[in-house]
Amino acid sequence: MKADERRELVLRAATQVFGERGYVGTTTDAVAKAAGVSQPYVVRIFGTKEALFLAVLERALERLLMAFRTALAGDADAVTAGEPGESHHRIGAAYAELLSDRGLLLSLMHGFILGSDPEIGARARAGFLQVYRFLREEAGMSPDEVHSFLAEGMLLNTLVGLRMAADYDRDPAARELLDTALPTKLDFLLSLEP
Amino acid sequence: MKADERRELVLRAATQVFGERGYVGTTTDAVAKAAGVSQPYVVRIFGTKEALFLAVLERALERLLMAFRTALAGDADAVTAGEPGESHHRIGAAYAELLSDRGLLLSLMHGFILGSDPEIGARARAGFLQVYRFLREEAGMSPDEVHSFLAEGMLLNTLVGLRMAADYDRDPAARELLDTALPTKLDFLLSLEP
DNA sequence: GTCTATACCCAGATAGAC
DNA sequence: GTCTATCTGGGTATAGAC
Repeated sequence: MKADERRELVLRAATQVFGERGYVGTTTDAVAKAAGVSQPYVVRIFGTKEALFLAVLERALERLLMAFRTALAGDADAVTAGEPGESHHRIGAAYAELLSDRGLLLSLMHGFILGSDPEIGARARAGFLQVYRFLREEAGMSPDEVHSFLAEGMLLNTLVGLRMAADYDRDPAARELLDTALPTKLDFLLSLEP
Repeated sequence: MKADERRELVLRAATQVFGERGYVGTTTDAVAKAAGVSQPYVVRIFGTKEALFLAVLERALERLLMAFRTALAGDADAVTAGEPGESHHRIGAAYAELLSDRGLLLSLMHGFILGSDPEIGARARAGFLQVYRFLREEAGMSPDEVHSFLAEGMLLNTLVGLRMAADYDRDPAARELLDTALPTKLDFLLSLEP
């Protein structure tokens, strides 16, 4: 297998593991096992564990923005065709779609709360602002709309991180909360639980 | 010094460090140094690092609910006195107040995204639902109101975790975002940055 | 391009003195 | 109650073979 393919393979595996256990909690060995390669080889490809995590963040942000752009483009088509959908509905749906890659959003989330780390924090802040600017400038949302959208997103991320769906039919409060927060996409989210 | 005082002292220090570096990223030695005691003594008091973190979560949730209850009580007084304030405004203000203890909210946040951990995840979910029930039952919010309140809270936590305020006067997007998300309390938040 | 073997360090926990 | 000294495990990174 070529270097680029292996790299992408490892990045995919790393995204899952980092999302599950966080930056520090993840061992390069766990990533290696998930990718089916040896631990030293993971290090060899990326240099250090930190560089690997930064690459994961990079890729996650690319994918996030890509998904939003696609949703936005589909929206333009819909508008042209005289259909009702508005930008932020489409983009919101795109975000819900991303929940399927739990590792992607959770890896980002783990990066977000490590703001005091010199390298990771800097990249995480820049990434968050990149998303902010996209929503403001390309998606044309107002500051208040972006604010609500991001708040909604952070709650969804947190609920996914909490594995709240595991309590869906064990606790009425969990059920009510999830029903309110995820009017659609709920059955899908529940299907992710073990 | 008595055991209880030391315990509280260490818990306070631990809350700060866990909030900064997360559960796995925190060493018991860093906590010990922050508390001014020896590393083995920290372990001695709580048994294990995990037990220490669980105690930090416990204490953080207690304080959070305490702050909400106090706000709610003040609200009842205000209502009696014929003043305008509504429950969720007061409670929202109480939450903003809590931002002063960055470690408290961030330790909770770190717990929230470790939902897959058997012990920590279980406690974090239970704690989150405890807050949910308080807002529904004691504060009398509707499901939608709780949902919005929690979304807002998760965004604030994330912005604090990101140290977004550090970019306030370096990046117009950061400024706009913080101005929107924190109409009040902003100067205070900024004063926390190094 | 990928592995095995291993060096080295660091962190959590224990033993035991004061 | 609190410390110093230390054992032990596990994790990143390197060396070097194939």
